[in-house]
Amino acid sequence: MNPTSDNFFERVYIVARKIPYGKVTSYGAIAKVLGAARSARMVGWAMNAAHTLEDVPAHRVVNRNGLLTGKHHFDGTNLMQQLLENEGIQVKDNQIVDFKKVFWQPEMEHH
DNA sequence: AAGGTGACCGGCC
DNA sequence: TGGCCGGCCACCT
Repeated sequence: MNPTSDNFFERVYIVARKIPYGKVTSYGAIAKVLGAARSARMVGWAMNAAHTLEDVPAHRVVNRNGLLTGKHHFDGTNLMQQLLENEGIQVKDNQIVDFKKVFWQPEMEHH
């Protein structure tokens, strides 16, 4: 963790921790709710850095099409998929089945 | 110290 | 259907 990334990363983690069990969201959706719609790549980078943090469910973040684009960053070949399936989320060909139904829309922080 | 590289996305053709 | 581009920005040569 370095001083420049801390703030944004921490805000990413706050949102990510809210993703309900059995649901998923996207990098872009997190970026958007943080007011940085064009910084989805940074959300991906934040997930990468979050790997050591147990309380951030990085496996529940996929790309805009429900594709498991981050799977290679988990230990083993299929850990991300297995974690999702453990929550009742079906995955076929690296793709979330019924993506719209299990998609969780991050909410605006209002205050 | 400059340039390449992404766990991305929307627009465009 | 599929590919390319520009924007984004921290990291790594």
